[in-house]
Amino acid sequence: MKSKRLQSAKLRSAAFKRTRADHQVEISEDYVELIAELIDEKGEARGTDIALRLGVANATVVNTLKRLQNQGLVTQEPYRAIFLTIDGWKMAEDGKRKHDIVEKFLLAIGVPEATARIDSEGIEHHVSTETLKAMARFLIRKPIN
Amino acid sequence: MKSKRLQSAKLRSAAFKRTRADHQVEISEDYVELIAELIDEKGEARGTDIALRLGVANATVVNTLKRLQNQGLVTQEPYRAIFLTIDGWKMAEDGKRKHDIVEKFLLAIGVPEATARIDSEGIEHHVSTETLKAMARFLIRKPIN
DNA sequence: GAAAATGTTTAGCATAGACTAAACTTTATG
DNA sequence: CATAAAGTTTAGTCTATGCTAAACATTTTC
Repeated sequence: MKSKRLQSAKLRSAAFKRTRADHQVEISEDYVELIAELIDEKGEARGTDIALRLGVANATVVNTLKRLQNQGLVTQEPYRAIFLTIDGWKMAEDGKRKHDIVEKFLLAIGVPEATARIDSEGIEHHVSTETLKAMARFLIRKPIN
Repeated sequence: MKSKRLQSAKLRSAAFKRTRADHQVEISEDYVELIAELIDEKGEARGTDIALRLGVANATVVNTLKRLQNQGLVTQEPYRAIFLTIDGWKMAEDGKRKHDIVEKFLLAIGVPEATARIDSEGIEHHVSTETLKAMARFLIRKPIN
């Protein structure tokens, strides 16, 4: 019991650090996934659409896109549409894959559809590869449809 | 298919807003849970211990505790130990309950112990009551030990 | 093709969380 | 009990994200 406590204490610091650092990664992932969706749906991603869908101001989108550009996830020219780099596409696809597995998994264990969609958005960013694998295994054994 | 897309677009804005707002709530919950643990373990919670376990500077703890005090979650006197208010205890217990269910659930679907502990820290803050219920139901049907 | 509408960017500001360094208070030790 | 060690707080700074208002660019419309 005591050793588990100590171990838990050690892990907590790491987990908390991850919480803080992950927040930016989460936002990057959300933006990149949305940009990929917009390109899919409309053929291009514009700042206004991002602002609209994310419920933030245009200026915020401009700021965040600058960061994403510095991180090598998107490319853009002034007053032009936004494109994803190879890395950006990778991140978007990875996110979508995670998202799909988590959402299907939640549905499979009996979470209502609307809730599954909302919760999977939040959980998506916090599941490790191992947990994702476990969820995928579960889905194979007990497929949803 | 298209209606699902539209629905998803509408939900996204809400989910994203939640992501931003939740980040502060997450930190509050992490602090409050840790304070409860420290009181349990050592009889009292001191700033240094919080800083140490969370891996942040003392000054950060002071700042955050001010916010928690304004939110009515903790009480403190200068140079004295930190106490939780009724609301603080409620939040701590709620968090622990969530955490336990999520962790046990991850173990039950085959996630390795260390990973379950880490992932449950992250996921804990993003599961709705409904998802938690679904996890609890699953555990009842298929208990861990 | 000029004026209006739409979209994008810049500028300036606010808040939260983090940090270091220095000051101050409490506790422990010789 | 005075001084050293440990713990706590304050002050000042940084970065990230958000906002509004205003300037600027592009597109549409008449």
